[in-house]
Amino acid sequence: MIRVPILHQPQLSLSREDCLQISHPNSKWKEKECVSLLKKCKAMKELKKIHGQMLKLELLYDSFCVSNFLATCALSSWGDMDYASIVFSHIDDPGTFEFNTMIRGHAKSFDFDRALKLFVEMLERGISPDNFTYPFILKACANLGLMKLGRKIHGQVFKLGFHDDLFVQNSLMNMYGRCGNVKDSCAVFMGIQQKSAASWSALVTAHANLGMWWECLEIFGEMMIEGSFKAEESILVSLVSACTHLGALHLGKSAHGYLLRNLSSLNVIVETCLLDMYIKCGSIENAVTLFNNMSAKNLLSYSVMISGLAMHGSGHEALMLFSEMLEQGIEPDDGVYLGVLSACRHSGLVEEGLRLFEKIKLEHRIQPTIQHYGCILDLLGRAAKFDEAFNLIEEMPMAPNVVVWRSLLSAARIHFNLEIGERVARNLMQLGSDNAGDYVMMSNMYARAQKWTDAAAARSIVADRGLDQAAGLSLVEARKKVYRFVSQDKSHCNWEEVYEMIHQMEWQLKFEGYVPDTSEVLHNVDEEEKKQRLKYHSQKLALAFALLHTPENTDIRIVRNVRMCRDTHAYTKFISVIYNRKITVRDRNRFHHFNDGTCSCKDYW
DNA sequence: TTGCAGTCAA
Repeated sequence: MIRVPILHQPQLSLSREDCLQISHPNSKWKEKECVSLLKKCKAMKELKKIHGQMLKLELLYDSFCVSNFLATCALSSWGDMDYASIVFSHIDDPGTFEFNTMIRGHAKSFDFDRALKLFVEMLERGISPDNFTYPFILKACANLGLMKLGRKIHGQVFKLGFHDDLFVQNSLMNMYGRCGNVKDSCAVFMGIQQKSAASWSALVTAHANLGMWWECLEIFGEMMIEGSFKAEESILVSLVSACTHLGALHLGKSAHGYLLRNLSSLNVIVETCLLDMYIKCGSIENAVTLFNNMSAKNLLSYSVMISGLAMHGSGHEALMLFSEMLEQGIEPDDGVYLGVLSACRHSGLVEEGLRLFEKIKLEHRIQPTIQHYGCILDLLGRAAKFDEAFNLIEEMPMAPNVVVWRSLLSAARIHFNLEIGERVARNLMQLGSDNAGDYVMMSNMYARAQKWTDAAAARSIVADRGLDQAAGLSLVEARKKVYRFVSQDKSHCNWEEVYEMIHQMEWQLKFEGYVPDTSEVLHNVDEEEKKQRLKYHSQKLALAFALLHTPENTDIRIVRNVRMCRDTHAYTKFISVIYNRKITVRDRNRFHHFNDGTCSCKDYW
């Protein structure tokens, strides 16, 4: 980096005594003048002029003026840390304030290493840190992920008696939280006497970082019960984000209303966050309305909207929006192309997908990532174009991963192509997939082709390696609250009522011709036991609960953490007819809109 | 004369 030379540097070698001798008798007046000039300063150019004037007015050894100068130079948005560093190096006897200023300046410009080095220098020179020093240092630790050091500093904070300072406590919470240590973050939180909005915010962020969305909502609820806080923008954005992950549409809507009532205008980030919430909570209509009314749209807003339309199966609309984005002169990146390709993928637009894939490389000179290849391979597999798919794998600049093979395995299953399935399976096994679902899929394929030995072999891999299917979780919103269900769940206070509902549903389903499909149940148990496990599947419990606790004729929205299995997919189709409800299920990959016995995914997912 | 959290996708 280019170092800005200090003005009239040779003159700085004047000794302190020289300066004191020539010092103006009315120095207090000059100090005031100098500080007021610094306050008005708006650019480095002006600041350098002031530096020159300070020299003329013999203020370069006035510690008050120099400290103010340093703070302006290091902390202003237009400031210059290199210039500040030179000024700092000329201070004979820097104290806590000067060190704090420099550490803060470095932390502000994301140079956390230098911030920490300066802290070490401070300690070596015997200058005591104060309660202002620690927040910056802890911020540096948080950003560098240095929890061990952070913990040491926590000890130092205790020794020096700053552990009661609210800012230090919040910074400690944030440090632990950012380092993924929720437990210690909570421990600090519990010890805070007078919690501030930032304390709550740090607690939410700590949980959000680990994807503990459910806990985020609970914390927000507790914060509201304490009552002394007005929810502010940043914490509401975290709340909206938690709603997005949990599919809590009503709560998300309330947050949107709250934001509109309490802020004069919403910025692009907040609006994009809300946009994502509406999309992921299944309300594409609300998302479209919000998007059309956004005051400003950036690459990310378009990107979110395009992949949103893709997830909901509106491929053509997504591509139209992409053209609009290009017309607006917004340069696409690899992320937005991922949305565009997944739009083709979810809607089966093979030709369009291949054309756009070429465009990425040629027109925009973007190097496709493995995810882009994954989209195209899925698209080809779905269209049973297996030769093209294998050719593309050959051409890929990177080795295919399990995700790529898995999508082809799924395609082989759909087209009942055992030869392709076996070929893909060999590759998956070679990569040592630890996904139980892969082996179930393989085993089912072998079983279908009556290759019993191979079918058993695939299953025994699961047992030998101790793999298990991810614990299925279903979330459903009713009565403005989110309810969570796991398989065989009896943790809810009115679980008996839900189980009773399941019996009723089952009876009607049988009448309509539903037969449980146990082929994707992994457990090594007999058929009856498998049926029993399917019966109280988390999604079925959530459906029963929603049917009981939401008004008739309203839509039901469910969020899943794993891909939907075939049995629940068929089950939900039947339920949509029998109870005349529109049911939206968000699984790991996409949305399924069930209505009148059919699903928007057209049974490919 | 100084401080904490601070946001949107795969």
